[in-house]
This record gives sequence, C-alpha cells and structure tokens, in this order.
Amino acid sequence: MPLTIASLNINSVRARPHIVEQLVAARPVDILCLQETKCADAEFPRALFERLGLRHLHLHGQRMHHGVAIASRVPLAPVARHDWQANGEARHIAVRLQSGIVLHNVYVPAGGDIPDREANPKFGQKLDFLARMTDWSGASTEPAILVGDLNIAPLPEDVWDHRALLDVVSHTPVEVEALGHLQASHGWCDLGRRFVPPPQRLYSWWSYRARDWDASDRGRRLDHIWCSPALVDSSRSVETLRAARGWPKPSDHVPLIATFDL
DNA sequence: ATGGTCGAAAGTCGA
Repeated sequence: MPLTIASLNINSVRARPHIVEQLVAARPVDILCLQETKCADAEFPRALFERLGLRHLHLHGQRMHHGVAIASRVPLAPVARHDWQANGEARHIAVRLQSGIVLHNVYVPAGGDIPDREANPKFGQKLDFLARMTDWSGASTEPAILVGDLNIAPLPEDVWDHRALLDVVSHTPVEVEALGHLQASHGWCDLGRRFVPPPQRLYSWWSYRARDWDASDRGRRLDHIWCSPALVDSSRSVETLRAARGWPKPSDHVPLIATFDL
C-alpha cells in the first residue's frame, strides 16, 4: 500500500474548510501537512478533519499568524516543535510514523519585501532561520521526510522569469544559497524535481494579485517535499495540484502530493 | 513606480 503525504499552505484553515474537503475528495490523502493555519490550537476545526477520517491531529498553532498542523488517517507519535527563531512563532512540527520515519512540516518565514538584512530585519530572520535549521539538519542522521512552504524557489525553472526575480525575495541568490546549504547538510532529495526535472517549469504558488493567475502564469515553486537519501528509492511520485488554484476561494498555494512505498 | 488581493484583526499589517 502506498503512503500518500500532502502538503499545503492553506492561508487560514478556518477560512478554507472547503479546500480541505476538495483535496481529500480529489486524492487519497493519508497524511495532510498544513502551513499558515492562522489559529490557536483551541480554535482548530477538529470536527472537519475527524469527519474526513484524518482524526489523528498534531497541532502547533498560534493566534492570527503562522501555525502548522498534521492531520493523519494513521497514528503518529509527537516528536518536536522547533522554534528556530526563539521568538514563539509556530513554524515547525515533527512527528514519527509507525515505520519509524520522522516527518517534518515547516513554514519558513516569507522574509518581507526588501532583500537586505539592514533595511529589512525580516529578511535577516529568514536567513537566520535557515542557518539554524541547517545546523540541526546536518546533525540529524535518522531517515526523514521534510515538507512545507519553504518560501524559496531555488531553480531558474521554479519561477516564471528567472532574471526578473533575481532581486525579488524568494528567488535571490543569497536565499537560494541558504536553501542549498540546508539541503546539502543532510543530503535531502528534492522530490519535486526528482519527478519533474528541469527544464520543465514547476510552480506551487500564484499571487492573489494577478488579474488572471492561470493566463499570466507568473508562478513560483515555494513549496517542497524532501526526503533523506535512504528513502529516495521508496518515493513513487510527486504531484503539484495546479487545478486547486482555480477552486472557489482558493489558497494562493496549491497542494503537493507525494506517494511512498514505506 | 505603483498597485493589484487576501485573512485576521481591528480601523492595519503581513503575505
């Protein structure tokens, strides 16, 4: 039996129950990893997930901003809630699958608009978040899967216009380098690109501000599914569910769906 | 160079 893991920046879980329902109706999701749930754990819409069979909930939320959650058909064991900025923001939750594999669900800070540490502290915080994750990841040897909104589109084919976005936060060389260090620290395999290699374009986010997101197609690949080297041969597929961007009241991100034989 | 759109929250900010 394949195991299906989906990851989605839902941009408020309370505002978008219909997106969760449509996703689960469209694909056989076993474990759903959400980012930007934007609610405290006490406000989390538990009944929605229980009704959909995703009754094992592991929450790391906060009021208003950020927040990550894992909803699963299969039991999971809690592992950690990391705070790489030591500022209380809820951005990283980890659980253990019955097979022993650890699943990390991460929401990397967006980093503000100006790609300069001095002019924009949020940009420095994003780079520091990645550096602290890199230290942790380099020391970790157990087989793991890491999913989430990493808020960086690393490859030229991950954005609609590489040259135009070189100074736009999410695609600047310094961010791409930082993400590269994180990836190299553990030998993480970028499964999105294992199954959809360049020069194919692959996006997971389209701005709300576009007049016609589909026609202009000015997307970026901000969302990722990575796995440890030991798990690469167990991975079977990764799909970016582009159609979800056209669903009613969508998130600006679409789900990534990975299957593994584990 | 600007604004375009969302959500949560209050009458603005972060994305």
